Amino acid sequence: MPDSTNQIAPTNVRTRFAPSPTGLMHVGGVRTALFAWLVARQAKGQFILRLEDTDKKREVAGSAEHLMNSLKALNLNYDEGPDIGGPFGPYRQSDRLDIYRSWAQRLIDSGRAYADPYTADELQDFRNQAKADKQAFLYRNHRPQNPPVWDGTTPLRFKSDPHAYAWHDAVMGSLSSGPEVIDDFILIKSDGYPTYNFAHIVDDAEMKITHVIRGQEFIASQPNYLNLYDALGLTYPVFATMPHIMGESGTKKLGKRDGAKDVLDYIHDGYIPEALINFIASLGWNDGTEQEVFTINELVEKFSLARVQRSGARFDEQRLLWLNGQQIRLLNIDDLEKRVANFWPEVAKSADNAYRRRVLELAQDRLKTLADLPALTSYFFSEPTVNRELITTNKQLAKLSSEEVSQLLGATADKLNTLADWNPESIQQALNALLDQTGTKPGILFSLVRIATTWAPFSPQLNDTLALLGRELTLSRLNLANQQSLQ
RNA sequence: GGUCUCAUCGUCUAACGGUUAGGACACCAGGUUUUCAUCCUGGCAACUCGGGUUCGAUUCCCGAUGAGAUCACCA
Repeated sequence: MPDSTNQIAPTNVRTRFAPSPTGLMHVGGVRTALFAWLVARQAKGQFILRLEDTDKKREVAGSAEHLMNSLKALNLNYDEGPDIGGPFGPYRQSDRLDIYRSWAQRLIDSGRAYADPYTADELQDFRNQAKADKQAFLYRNHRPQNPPVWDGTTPLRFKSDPHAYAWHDAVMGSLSSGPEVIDDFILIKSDGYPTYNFAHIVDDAEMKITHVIRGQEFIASQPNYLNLYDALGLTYPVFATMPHIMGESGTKKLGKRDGAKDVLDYIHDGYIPEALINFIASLGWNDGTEQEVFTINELVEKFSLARVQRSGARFDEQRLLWLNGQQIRLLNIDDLEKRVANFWPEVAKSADNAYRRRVLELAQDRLKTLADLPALTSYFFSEPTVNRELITTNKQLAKLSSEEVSQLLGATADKLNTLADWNPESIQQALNALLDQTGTKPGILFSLVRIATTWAPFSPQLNDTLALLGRELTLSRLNLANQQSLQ
């Protein structure tokens, strides 16, 4: 059994992401792109984007742009691609028809390709017959004796040379198959466009791709590809097969039908690229340590195809949310400030920059997504709506009578009013003193003060919040809450 | 149905013949003389089953079961 001994150790690593523009980019596609990108960046090689738009019927307008925007939004920058060109272009398969034609001609000349003489109906009859005989359908069993000269109006088929293959896959390990899976597949369709099966091999060779990283759906076709590599006298690239990412139900390959959001949706919802990438990378990969949170650079440094999981993994949105919070906390404040530009609540847009920045510093620890910003900060910029349910449904505060609430708020206002300095330390001291003075538990007093000054379900540390809010606003809100508590 | 692949807590995973089977998310309970969705501590929770090989199997082999992929003029 031939092994993949003609597989070479690549010197200049070149990987590609080769999607077909037939829909939105979702996490499954992102992972394939990410891993190819990581392999290229780790080896200081090139990452190439190639659009496989050979099926004009299924093509969706705008999806090529969406694909490119998604990669850019995730900072998976490519070195060569349809919009930026490169030394091996064009990078759109529909612009490369002449190239496929000339490679096809080589196969015709060497007797390894022939015109398909059958009609669709005839072909269907062969299939039906095979099914009736309980046998797998193989086109090569019907290979015509004297095929007509190929004139480009009928499909061009590969004349296969079936035999068993064993090959190595960087993720899956040793793989093998028998000759029965190898068949005379179509190289060029009757519309003149090449099939994926043909075009990707031609392009990978022309573009000097060293690592073919793709989804599990291609593993069954791999022996056919090997047969074509052999017929073309090509050396094999490194193959790496990624298992699928499953939807939440865990039973199906993740797709649009599972309500899978595309990447740009996640970005719009306040997820940051670092989190998305960390999450997707760790969905089926780990470095063998107990590290969970990785920076992009750490990923580039530590990634290895050999450690990619061989079985499919489910998409767990809660883990992504957690990771997003972790990654947000890792950002320095200048960086965070740029990223939240479009997430500020309306009332914050006209606020003083320095003040807004200090609000952001406080909020950073609590953000799980950037979209949480308004809920977490709007009371810094405008008077919050009083919502007494926050008090009456609070399990600590519910026990207090309205008189007690009023007394506590009044005492707090009086105490804070006497402060000479208005800063987090002095405020904390004052509040602590107030605990002794009123004989109140921290959980009650601080909850009450927090709610009365923010009317938000959650907020940053109390003393920091009040310090930033300022004496005037703090006191006016305490007084307002006090009045309302007695109504 | 044929072919290929996979199989550890609910989920993502570590382990590469000997471990109280580790970590993380989620969940639960405490803590941080300051609330909370941050942070800290603790708890719950897994080797699909049956045969081998071995002094010893989650780990190696075989089988069963389950799951996924694929059998297009789609990629």
